[in-house]
Amino acid sequence: MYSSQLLKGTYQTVILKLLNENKRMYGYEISQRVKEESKGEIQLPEGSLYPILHKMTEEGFLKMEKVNIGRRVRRYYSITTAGTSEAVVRMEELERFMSTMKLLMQPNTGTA
Amino acid sequence: MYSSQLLKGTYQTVILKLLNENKRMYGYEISQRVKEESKGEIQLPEGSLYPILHKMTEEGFLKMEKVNIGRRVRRYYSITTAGTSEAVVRMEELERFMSTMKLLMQPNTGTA
DNA sequence: TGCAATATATCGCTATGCAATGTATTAACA
DNA sequence: TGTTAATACATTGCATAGCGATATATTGCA
Repeated sequence: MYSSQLLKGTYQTVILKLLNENKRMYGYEISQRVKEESKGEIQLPEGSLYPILHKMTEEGFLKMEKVNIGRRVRRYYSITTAGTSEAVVRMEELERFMSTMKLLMQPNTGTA
Repeated sequence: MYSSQLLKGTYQTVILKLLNENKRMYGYEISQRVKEESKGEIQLPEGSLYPILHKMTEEGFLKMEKVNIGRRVRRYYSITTAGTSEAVVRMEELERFMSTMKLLMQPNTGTA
């Protein structure tokens, strides 16, 4: 796991990306997928995950529907039209950001 | 410029990296270098820069010396032994982080 | 029965960034 | 000479984001 400060601002992008590629997912499922796809490097804690899902739903990027699974109510999230646009913007921004950071991290002794 | 949330946690790494490669630099110089090397994409605001320099000096990663330039007192920062170790750790962490994010950002429809 | 996994939720604390604002020196230029 | 811009450092106070801790309930399995 990373010093966590690095993750800031990436969670929303990751979630939007996942929901952009999957019809619907529920919170726990998202956290498991992130863990899986990141090979255990990123574990989205509940204290972060659920507030983000609520917030992005409020903002209109996601929509939620309750589905009864046995006696349990599962909350499925899916992406909205606005969410799809946002996903694209965020992913592009993240790519650009990573290019810039790569540039900055290049060894550079005495070039100036 | 990026949504700023992405930058969180990277400033310290960037500063440590610069000071690891240069004997000494002063605040303004650092901000200009970051702007230059990032091709204008990252502009370290003073409100972020100076508090970070002070903090990292307190923590023992940097040391500061005042130098008189004409009537002006310039504050030069250089990296300590602890700072060099920290720089390595931080840079490695950033690299790992970027690999993981790259992995997560790969298109992935219906693989599962 | 009891434990682990599944599933969601919230409170309160911490870390970080940064706009705004202030001060002072130095250089350029009209 | 007066003014503007660049250089150089600093601090206050607000906003954002993450997340550990904690709580609750269901489900599956040994």
